[in-house]
Amino acid sequence: MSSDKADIRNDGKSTARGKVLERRRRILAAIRDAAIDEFASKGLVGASTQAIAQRAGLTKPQLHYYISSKEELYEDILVYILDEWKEIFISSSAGDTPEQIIRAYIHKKLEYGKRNPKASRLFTAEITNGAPFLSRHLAQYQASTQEAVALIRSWVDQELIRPVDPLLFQMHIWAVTQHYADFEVQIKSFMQIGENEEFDMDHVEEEVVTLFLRACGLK
Amino acid sequence: MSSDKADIRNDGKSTARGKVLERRRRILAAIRDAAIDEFASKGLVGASTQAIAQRAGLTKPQLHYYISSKEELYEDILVYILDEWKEIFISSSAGDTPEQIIRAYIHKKLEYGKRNPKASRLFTAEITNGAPFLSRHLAQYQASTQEAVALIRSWVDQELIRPVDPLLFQMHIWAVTQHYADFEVQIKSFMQIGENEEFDMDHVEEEVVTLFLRACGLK
DNA sequence: ATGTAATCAAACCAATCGGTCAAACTAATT
DNA sequence: AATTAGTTTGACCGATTGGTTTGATTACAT
Repeated sequence: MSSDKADIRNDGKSTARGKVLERRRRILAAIRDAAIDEFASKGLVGASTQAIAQRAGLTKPQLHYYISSKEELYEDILVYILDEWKEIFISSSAGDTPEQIIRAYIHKKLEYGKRNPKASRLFTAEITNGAPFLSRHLAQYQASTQEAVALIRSWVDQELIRPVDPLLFQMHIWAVTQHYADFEVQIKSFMQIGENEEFDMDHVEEEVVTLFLRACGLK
Repeated sequence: MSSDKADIRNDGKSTARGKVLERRRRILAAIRDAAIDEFASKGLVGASTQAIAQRAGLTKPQLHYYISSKEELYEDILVYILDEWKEIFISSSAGDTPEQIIRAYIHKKLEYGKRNPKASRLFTAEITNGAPFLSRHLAQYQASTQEAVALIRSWVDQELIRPVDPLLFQMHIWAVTQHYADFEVQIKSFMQIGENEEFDMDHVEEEVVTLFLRACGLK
């Protein structure tokens, strides 16, 4: 595996140095992917560095050459996920009308959960455990949240939508969309869908959109 | 501790036998409570029988005298929680009108989450991990689910509410209410509420009720 | 070719894990 | 008082954990 010598863009440094850095970058990415898998399915305590190393195609001492400790790797990954999420918030850049913005938010959130179920569940696990590692970083969240709150409040003030509690409204969308990423097993059980079948995500999205549009009088 | 000799209802057996059984019952309950705490905060793999024993006021060999293995204890607890939940489903016994029934369901679900946050999170953790231990028991769920689906569908057919997908509608209520039990940390961060402050649960309940009543045209 | 710095792996460490066992202890029955 | 059944304990087991060490190996610049 990985014996292909893909050509590497020279990033200003010498080609040799570039190769070294590129290699290091790839290894760190492999470690991150492996760790997300392992942490998501076993939890922080249950995950073993041995298993993470193996998944990443490394030996244990080799892994510890690149990371300093299991806890630090765990926290790094959580922050990495949190960073990705800051771009999915309700924001006026997603369209002009409240309906467009709400539709876009729901779509982006469902899309992320579908594409990154492991990361999604890892985040949920950390939060339900009281966010012992993430609590320090959650403050970053608040900026995006407050922005969204202000936006929704302005809709209410302009009477573009029926009155809702902006914070809770946003949180409820978050809850429902997150649910589809985290509770796949329960959902399939509810829907009586087999292990390898998929449920109709387009229908789900339309139903979720309808729920929240009706809730603010847009449908 | 526990040196109080509480009088025990004679359950048909001799008083001595009754005391022995009562004692055993108390110990098993203590183990269950301790295990819910430990499993909820550390997960199945992370939890140690040592710690469970200590929380229950027992030694480790003493704990193993009452239970057979960690895994079995874990599964027993999950089934115990699942049993409690089967009574919280949407059901026509909760009132006459759709509005009354929906209000009652939301109220019961929020109430349970508030009173049993640990159990609630333990269930969520198991489900997000793919329900390796609970999947066999999830079938019991389906009966209650199908009952609720039939009820909601009848509302739609009678044109008592606007058309909704009965299964998804029910699941969305589940998702939002469950969210308040599981994501307390995130919610408090969103709301900028301190560690020991509480958020206004009455306001939350009213907002959740409004969300779903509007969604089916009842408000 | 040679020296140097980065990278790797076998063996190893103390600590903890779930679980067991035989011996001791307690309490009800005879 | 003697017997018995039920309960508790300290010591212990093999397995696994996160992490280290030491010495070999590699890749690069000169």
